[in-house]
Amino acid sequence: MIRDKFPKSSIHLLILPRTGRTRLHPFVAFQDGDLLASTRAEAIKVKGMVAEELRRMFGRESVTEGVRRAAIEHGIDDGGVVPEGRDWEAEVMVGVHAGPSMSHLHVHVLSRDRISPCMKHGKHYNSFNTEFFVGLEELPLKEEDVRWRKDRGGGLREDLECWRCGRGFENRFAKLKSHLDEEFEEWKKD
Amino acid sequence: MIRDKFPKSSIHLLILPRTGRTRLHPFVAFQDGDLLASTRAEAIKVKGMVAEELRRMFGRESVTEGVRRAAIEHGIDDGGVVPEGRDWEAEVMVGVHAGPSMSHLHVHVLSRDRISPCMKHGKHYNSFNTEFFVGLEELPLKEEDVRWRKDRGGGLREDLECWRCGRGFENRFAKLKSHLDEEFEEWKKD
DNA sequence: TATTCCGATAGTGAC
DNA sequence: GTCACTATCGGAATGAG
Repeated sequence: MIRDKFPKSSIHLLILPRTGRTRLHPFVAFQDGDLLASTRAEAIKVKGMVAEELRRMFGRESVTEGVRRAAIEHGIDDGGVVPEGRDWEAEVMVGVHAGPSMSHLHVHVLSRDRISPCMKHGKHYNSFNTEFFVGLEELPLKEEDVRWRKDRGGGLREDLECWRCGRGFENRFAKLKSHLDEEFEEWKKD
Repeated sequence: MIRDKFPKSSIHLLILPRTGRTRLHPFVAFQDGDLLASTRAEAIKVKGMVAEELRRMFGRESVTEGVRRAAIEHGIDDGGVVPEGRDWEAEVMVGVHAGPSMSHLHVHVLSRDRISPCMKHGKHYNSFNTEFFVGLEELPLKEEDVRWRKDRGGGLREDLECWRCGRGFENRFAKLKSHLDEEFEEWKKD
């Protein structure tokens, strides 16, 4: 597991599965059930780490975390049940690109926020927010799945759409970018 | 006569004819024979001024001027004939645009060099180096002249071509620009 | 669908 | 094709082992 050198979210890691066949397309490589199983096991761990890191980074601003923290700090007795706090794992994505450029097989593990100075154009954004991004849990792809044919990157030119509120931005990346800054502030408060 | 606020050559003046009908397209305005005649008279004067200014600015670098200057300074007697020196008027263009943007009727008077920090893109260049530029001496246009229909600026997208050596630059304005710098040095030596 | 640099292209708003 | 500003789009070079 390494940090992505050009992160596209506030947390963005890569899992590099230990296998001799790292140059295969991920859809193909993960047809190997053993590799898929071991990578999923690793992904569960990494996802947990990322969730904890998100809690550490943003928990103080989260309303849901605040309820939990208040229960702990003030010893509020609600039948002995301490609220769960925010489900940070739900904010973490794990998956591969339909047309990865790097030669080495890799799985992305990243938060949903898309806040990073390296998120510089629409293709960056769409590569994690369209069908170009395929969750590890969706592999292996069925033979007839259309995403086998997405490796030419056509979908990366789709209109931009905010992952949180669904608002459309056509091709106006700069506008999306500043909108994401606003959404980020709200997202942290969830 | 005023200086063009955004000159596209090392000398670039505008003649603003005194007429009540300054909002007409120049092709139409100069169908008025009197206006055309008086503007041509003015243009002859301005062209002469520009030529003298070019001589002052660049004459010292001109080989042709050098021959004349040598004859004068050294009193070389060539049958009493002093060489003419360079024909700077031949380096001055006088004309209008087929699709002018300014509302006020104006005639451009400028040197051929196209050397100016205000010459910033291909349309600037082509507006003086394609059929989009119509010499004052070509007016009035005959009824069937195709340039009546050039006022939509289509020709401004033509491939760029060096006015001096004819070399083509497709749409690579930056390349043309640095080439013009080189041509400028040679042109001054003529 | 690696980044980065440069430059061409496109829309806007102002004057 | 007025300018100036911003941003989008497009090609070319890049470089580790």
